[in-house]
Amino acid sequence: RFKRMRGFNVLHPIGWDSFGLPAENAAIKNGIPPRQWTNSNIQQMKATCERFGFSYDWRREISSCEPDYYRWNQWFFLKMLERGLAYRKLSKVNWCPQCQTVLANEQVVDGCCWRHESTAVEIREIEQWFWRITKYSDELLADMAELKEGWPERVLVMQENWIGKSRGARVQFALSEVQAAPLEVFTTRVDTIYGVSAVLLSPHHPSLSALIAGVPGSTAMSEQLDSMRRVNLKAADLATAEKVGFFTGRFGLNPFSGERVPVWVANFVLAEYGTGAVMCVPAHDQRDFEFAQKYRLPLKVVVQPLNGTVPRADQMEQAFTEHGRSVNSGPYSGLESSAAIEKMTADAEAKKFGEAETTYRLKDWGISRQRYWGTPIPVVYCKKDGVVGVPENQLPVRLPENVVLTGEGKSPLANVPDFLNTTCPKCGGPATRETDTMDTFVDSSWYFYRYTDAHNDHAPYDPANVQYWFPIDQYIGGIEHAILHLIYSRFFAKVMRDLGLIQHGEPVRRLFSQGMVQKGGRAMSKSHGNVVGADEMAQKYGCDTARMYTLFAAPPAKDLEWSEDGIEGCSRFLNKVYRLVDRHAPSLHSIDGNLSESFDIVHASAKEKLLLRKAHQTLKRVTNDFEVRWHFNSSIALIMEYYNEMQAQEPFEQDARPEVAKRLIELLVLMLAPITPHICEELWEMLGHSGGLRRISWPQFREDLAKEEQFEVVIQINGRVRGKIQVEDGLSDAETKERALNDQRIKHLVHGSAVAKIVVVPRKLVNIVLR
RNA sequence: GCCCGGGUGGCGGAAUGGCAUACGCAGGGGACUUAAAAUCCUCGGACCGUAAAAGGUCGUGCGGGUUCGACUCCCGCCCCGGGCACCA
Repeated sequence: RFKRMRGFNVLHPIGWDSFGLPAENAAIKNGIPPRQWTNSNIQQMKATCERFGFSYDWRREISSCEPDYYRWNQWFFLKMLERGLAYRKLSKVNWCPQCQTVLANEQVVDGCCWRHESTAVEIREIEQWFWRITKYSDELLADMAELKEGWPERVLVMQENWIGKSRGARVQFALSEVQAAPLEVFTTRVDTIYGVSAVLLSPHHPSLSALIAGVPGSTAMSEQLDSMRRVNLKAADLATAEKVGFFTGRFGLNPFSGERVPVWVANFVLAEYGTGAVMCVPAHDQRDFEFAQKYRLPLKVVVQPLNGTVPRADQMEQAFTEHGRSVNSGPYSGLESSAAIEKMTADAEAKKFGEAETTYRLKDWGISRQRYWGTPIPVVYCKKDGVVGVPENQLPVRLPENVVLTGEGKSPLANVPDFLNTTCPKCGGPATRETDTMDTFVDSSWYFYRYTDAHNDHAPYDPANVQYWFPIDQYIGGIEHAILHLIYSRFFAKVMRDLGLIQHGEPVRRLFSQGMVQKGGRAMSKSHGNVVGADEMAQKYGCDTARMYTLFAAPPAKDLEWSEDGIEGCSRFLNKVYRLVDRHAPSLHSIDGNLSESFDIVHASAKEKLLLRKAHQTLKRVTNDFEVRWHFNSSIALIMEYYNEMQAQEPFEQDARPEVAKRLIELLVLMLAPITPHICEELWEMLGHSGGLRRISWPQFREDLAKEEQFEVVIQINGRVRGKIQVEDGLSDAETKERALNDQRIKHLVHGSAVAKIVVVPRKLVNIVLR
C-alpha cells in the first residue's frame, strides 16, 4: 500500500503451496480426501486475507495442487530430462519411517526428519529421480556476489557452507603387496603428505572387502566392519563419537616419499565425500592427531609456523593445522604452504599419480516421493523402450482422485490400475507409469514466475511478462527457507535461463528475512498446534487494530514471543484518531486542505508553525521507516507522537486557518493509511473526499515546513548535562559558545576551574571540558 | 569447535558517536460519574539527599580501550537464540 501511494506499479500476489504430506496425513486421519481438505483450508485462509484487506491481486491467485499449475512442474521435468538434468539411479536415500517417504538431504535435520524431530532417518536403497543441481554448484556460489547488496549476510553464509566448495588434490597410493587399483585419497593439504602415517578408509569404502580378503584375521575384520557399518548415529552425535579403527594388514606407498604406510579403516572417514579415503597426518590434522594418539601411529612434523620453530613431535598437545613453511618434505622443504600445495599438485599431475580436484558438499536433489499428494512424475516404463518421458501434448499427467490412502511405504498410485497401466508413447506397447510424486519444494521453486501470467495454458508463463516484472524487487520469508527453498529457487532460475525462457540468473534482488513469531517458546505453526487465530483478534478489536498491533509489537526482522498485551493501546489510539477527525470534520468538510506550493510558513501563526513542523518532521521519519528501515513499530510511535501534539494543541482550529487545520488532519490520516486502510477510508470520506484513498499519493515532504527556527542546545560539563539554552537557527559556533558560558548556572559551575576545551555541535550541544 | 544474530525499566520496545529508557502496555494518584465503563489529567530506572524541592552518584550482560562525549566504534570475556559440524 505504501509503495502504491509512492507511485509504483506493485505486483502483490498470493498463492497456495497446497501439495504435500500434511494434507495427506490429515486426510488419512479424518477420512476426508486431500483435495477437499486442502480446498476448504484455502477457502478459510482466503476469507481471512480478504477480511484483513491485504490487497492481494486475486486475479493472479494460483494453487499448486491444481493441474493447471502442476502440469508445468511436469513440463520442467521433461525439459530437464531432455537436457540430462534429470536422471534416475539406485541410491542410498534418507528415509523417514514416520513420513514413510524419502527426504532430500536438505530435509534432514540432526539426522532426523525435519518434520519428526525425534525420528532418526534411516538409510535405504531405492531407485530415485534426481535433478542435477550440482552442475550449477560453481554458479550458485559465484552468483552470490550479485546478492551481497540485497540479501542478509547470514543467508549467503549458510548457502556458501551448504555448497561447501573445497579445492584440493586427488592422490594415488599404490598398494604394495597386492595386485589392485591404487587407493585414491582426497586432500586439501597435499603439502603435508610427507607427514602421512597411514591411509584411512571409510568402513563403506567399495574396495575394502577385496582388500582384506586373504589377510590373516580377515574374518574378524569383516565382523568389525559390519558393526561399524551398522552404527547409524545422528549426524550431531557422529561429530563427537569416539574415533575407532583397525589395521587392514595392507600397506600403501606414499607417491612422494616412497614410504610404506599402513592402510587402516577409520569410522570417522566419510564414504560419501571425496574418495571415501584420506591420508592420516597426525601432526597437522586434529582428527588424525586423536586417532594416532589412540592407536600409537607415528607423528611427523612437516610444517612449521612461519615465525616459530619446529614443534617437537613428542611435545605436541594438538595438531598444527595452519599454513606455514614445509620442513622434512624432501625437495619441497622451505616452501610456504600455499606454494608447496601448488608445486606438489603440479608434480603429481606430471608424474600421473594425482591431480587437482575440487569437491562440493552439495549433492544432487532427490525429488522422488513415495506419497500421493504431489505432482506425478511424467514418465512411463516400457519393456522395450525403457524410460520414456510423457510427450508434452499429453500433459498434465493427472493425479487420480478417489485413491485409497494407506500412508505405507510405497506410492498409493501403484494400486490404481487406471493410472498405472498405460501405453508407451514410443512403441504403443503396454507400459507402466512412474508412481512416485515430486517433492513439494519443486512447486515452490518457480511459483513466483507464474504470478506474472497465472492463466497461461500453453506455457508456464510468457517470457515478456517475466521480462517486465523480474527480478523480484523484494522477497520476504522466514529464515527457515535460507537453504532449502532459496537454493532450489536459484537453481530453477538458472535452468530456466539455460532453457532460454528468461534473461536473468538470479530471481530475487532483495531478500528480507522476517523473524519467527513464537508462542510458548516455539515457532508458531500448525504442526506445533500453537497458532493464534488472526480472525479471533479481528473479531474482538477489528482488523485495523489487529494490523496495527502486529506491526507495532516489534520490528519485522525480530523473533517475537506472541502476546496480546498492548493491543488495547492500538485500539484506544484508533478510537482517539476517529474522535479527533469526527470533531473537526463537520467544519472542515468542504474546505480545500491542499496547501499550495507557495504556502509560506513565515506568515503562519505560532500554532500553525508548531503543528506543521511536527507534521512534516514526522512525515520525513515515517517515510524513511517505511521505505528504508522497515521499522514499522517506530513509524507508528512517531504517528502517535504527532497525534499527541495535535491533542495537546486543541482546540487548534482557533489559532489555525481552516485549510491548515484540515491539512494537519489529512496528514495524520494519510500516514496511517497503509497501516489501517479501512478506518482511514472512512476518515478520508468524513473529511469531504469522494473516490476513496485508492489513487491518493503519499504526501510530499516539505523541508521548509519541517525546519525549526529555534533549537534547544544542551550544555554539558565534562560530558554531563548541566543546562539547556534556546538558540535560533544560524547562530555561529562562537556565539553559541558565548551564550552557553553566560548561562547563570554554567557560570557558577565553571567558576574557578580552567577550561581545557569547548566542543560545539551546531543546534545540538556545547560540551565544556574542565581540566 | 567454526560462522551469524542478540543481551536496554515490571513487559513489548525507542535512540544510525551528542539529553538513555521515545511510543505503547501494565501499575500508582487524581478529575468526571450516584456508581461502573469509557474518557481526560498526572506520576513511575536505582541509590543518596530534602519537609517537599533543588541537587548529587550510579546505570544499556561483564572487563578494558578509543573519544570532549559510547547503548552505538575497537579489543577480550559471559549468557541466550540460530546455522554448520569428523567435509580431510
